Amino acid sequence: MILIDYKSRKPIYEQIIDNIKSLIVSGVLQRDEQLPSVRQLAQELAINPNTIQKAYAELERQGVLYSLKGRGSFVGSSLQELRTVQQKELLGQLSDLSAELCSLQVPQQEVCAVVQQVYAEAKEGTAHD
Amino acid sequence: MILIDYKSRKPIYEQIIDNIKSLIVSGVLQRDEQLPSVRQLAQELAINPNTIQKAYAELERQGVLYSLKGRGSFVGSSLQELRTVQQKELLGQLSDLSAELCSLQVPQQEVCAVVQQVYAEAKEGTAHD
DNA sequence: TTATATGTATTATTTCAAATAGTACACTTA
DNA sequence: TAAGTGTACTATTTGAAATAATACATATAA
Repeated sequence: MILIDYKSRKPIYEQIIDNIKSLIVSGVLQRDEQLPSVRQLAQELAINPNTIQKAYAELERQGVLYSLKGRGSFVGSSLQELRTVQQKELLGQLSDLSAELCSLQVPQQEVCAVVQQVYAEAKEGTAHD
Repeated sequence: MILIDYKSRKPIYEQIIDNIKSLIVSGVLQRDEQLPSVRQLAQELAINPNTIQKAYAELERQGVLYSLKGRGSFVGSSLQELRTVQQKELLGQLSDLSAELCSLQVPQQEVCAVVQQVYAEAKEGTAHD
């Protein structure tokens, strides 16, 4: 469900944040659904509970989940809400990347060709769902 | 010439690497041109010479520069060579980013629209050169 | 009520990469 | 010869991340 790459430059708690967001955006976790407890997830991933707590606290700060003392932690964002946020974030990254490609003299049509190919391959892969 | 962001998550020596590559790709530094010495650049940027040495060593490993003991360090890559390498790297990033955008259900046409806008703005900015 | 689970908070310690500090040596050039 | 190069080496410092160990308030099921 959640995979940690210990060799990554990205801190573990950030990987957990990204991972949980992905699960929500992909529909695996739904609004108000309960998340694994801090201690349980820590045991599953074999990492320190404080690291999970740090990830959950940040997710709560972002409104992606909410926590009830004694009860547990729950998804606080709908698929659509979070997807919109993520989309804007990625489009911002795309804008930066496009500017770099432009300054490196990569033709616009070549950029769009890459995009098109990725989308075509994705469509190919999901054709038989 | 070279700017360091001390708040960045990216290590200083990596920022130096990226910075020098940019200077080559933008034509500021030309093939076989001499780079600032390890000690000189360290003084300019007010950082430790060992950090510069680490950046230079990595750049030499990548073939971007070459060093002659007692002489100095020099640009080892042509603008075209390095530009080609950089282009491939960025196109790889674009591929990854497109896949994410696709999985987030962002329409392909919207992606290309962003690309187009960035290119249009760049053209606008360089129209009066 | 009791026991167990939950979130939350706190302090101390460890770990590790990055950066610094200092020195030394071989080479080139003016 | 003197000053400037690259290069190598060891030691130390720094700071974020992660771990370790408790503690406390709350909720829930037995």
